[in-house]
Amino acid sequence: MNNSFYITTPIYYPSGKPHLGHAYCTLACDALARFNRLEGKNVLFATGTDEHGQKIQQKADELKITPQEYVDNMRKDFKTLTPLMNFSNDDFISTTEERHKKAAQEMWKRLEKAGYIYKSTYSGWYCVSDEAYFTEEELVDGKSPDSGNPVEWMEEDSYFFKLSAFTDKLLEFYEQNPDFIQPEIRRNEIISFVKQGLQDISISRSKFNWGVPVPGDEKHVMYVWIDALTNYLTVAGFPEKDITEFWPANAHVVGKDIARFHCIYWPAMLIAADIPTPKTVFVHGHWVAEDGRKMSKSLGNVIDPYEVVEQFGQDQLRLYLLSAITFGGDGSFSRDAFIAKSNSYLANDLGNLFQRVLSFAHKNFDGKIPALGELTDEDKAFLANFEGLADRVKAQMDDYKINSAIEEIWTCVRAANKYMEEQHPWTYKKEDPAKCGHILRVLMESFKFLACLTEPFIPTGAAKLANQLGYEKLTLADLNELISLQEGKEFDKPEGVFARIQIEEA
RNA sequence: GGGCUGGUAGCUCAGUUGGUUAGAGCAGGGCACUCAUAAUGCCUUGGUCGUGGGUUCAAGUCCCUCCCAGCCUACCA
Repeated sequence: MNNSFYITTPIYYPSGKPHLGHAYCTLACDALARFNRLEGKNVLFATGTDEHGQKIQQKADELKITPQEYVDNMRKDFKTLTPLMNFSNDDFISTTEERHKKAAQEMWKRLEKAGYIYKSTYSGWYCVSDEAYFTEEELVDGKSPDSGNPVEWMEEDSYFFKLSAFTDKLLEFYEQNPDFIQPEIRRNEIISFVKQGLQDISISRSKFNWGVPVPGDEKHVMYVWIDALTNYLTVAGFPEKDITEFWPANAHVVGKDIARFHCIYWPAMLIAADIPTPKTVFVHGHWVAEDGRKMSKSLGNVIDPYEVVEQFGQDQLRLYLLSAITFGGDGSFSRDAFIAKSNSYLANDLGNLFQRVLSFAHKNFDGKIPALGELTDEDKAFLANFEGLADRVKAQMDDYKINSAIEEIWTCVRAANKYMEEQHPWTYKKEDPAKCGHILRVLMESFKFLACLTEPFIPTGAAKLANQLGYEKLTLADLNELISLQEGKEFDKPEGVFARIQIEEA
């Protein structure tokens, strides 16, 4: 079996600053990528920017700079998401890179050779001010539905991809690969859409030139589809290298707004080019504001990830986004719920657990890991929670149930607090220090499971927790031995890892 | 118009192929404890499972009606 795992975010269109939606999508991929690394897999996790197109060219023109200068600048903003959120992406692809131009052109050639590309004319009602085409049905009183400005019938030479040839092939493909589109609701939507029959899509433009040139016809540049979607192959090494190490990708994680392109166009193109299809396109939902409305500047209800991280912390934001909603569904960002979750899960449950045990042990056992006595039935029952934890978390993660995975872990966090309470080691501090130490030691052994398995979700804090136990870095392999700490080994005096968020400010 | 989701305790949600007194977290109330970040543990309040029918020995869990919310219905990622 292949021991690699390849996961991607969409490549983001850098016509504005990155926002919560970008951060969220990459975050979900990051958690999945990190978990697979813990398993010891060879992971490739990629994100990037989609830098071609008329809009970019137009923005650059307005600023009187070249499109390349414009995207070079905008790309920097998107790259700041990685340190902000502590993302672990292995690659950051830009469509203006040379390696990508080669890949996109190779993709084009293969489609052309296979007979799925033809030249014709693209026509429709074009609104000059909107720079967009509309269909007959979309027009309002014969004018642009967006701006109300007049439209004119335009025709332009364009290359087309024979998507229409794939209606039945795709339906069969979905049938044979039930996990290709997740979750179920998106799968249903896509299938019912395809059942209506597919039309060919226009894949080149000649009105602007900021794009990958069409092989053999320099008057045309590729329109978004082939250019953008092929990025996933570029990262895997196409067409230069043997791509089989990471291709087919395990998952493309995308927002529901771009589900169709990934669930229909992309597999059709791959089938046409005789390239294996990715295993899964996972479609996630969107975050709306607390009032249930879309976040927008004019409503003033935008949640800015940069501000949240600065004010409350990176792990806090990560945990909230990953655990507050079912992965795949929509969510509303509630400030109160965010604070409640951060305090309850991080400060009270997990952070305080480590602090109460480790500071107690440090103070009373000379800063050394205390000795373990005979395991009692209670000890065994307690530790049994942790023995199967990695498998339970894995089962949820493999099924893209990120929030359920987190719940599995917190069930054990609560069990540890409960064990501490029931064993009340403080009562043995004087009369029976060995028993006191034994109890703390049992807890410390359980901690390595927690420090390890929380890492995909709250990497910064989890690393600190691991350090407190004396580990540089933990992987699932470190969890094979239930008892593995070294008696007598010194450990640092612990410091609180997750601070409580005070609720004074209104 | 057609299609897809969902409507379960104050809040956010779990509820496998229908089967004992419907669960969790948070919030609320009471108690306990002191190792800890006024943290933790225990107990507890709270639900006619959207509506009205039906199938069944048995339905939150299947079928039908209706109400409510959201989403999809192509080339502006």
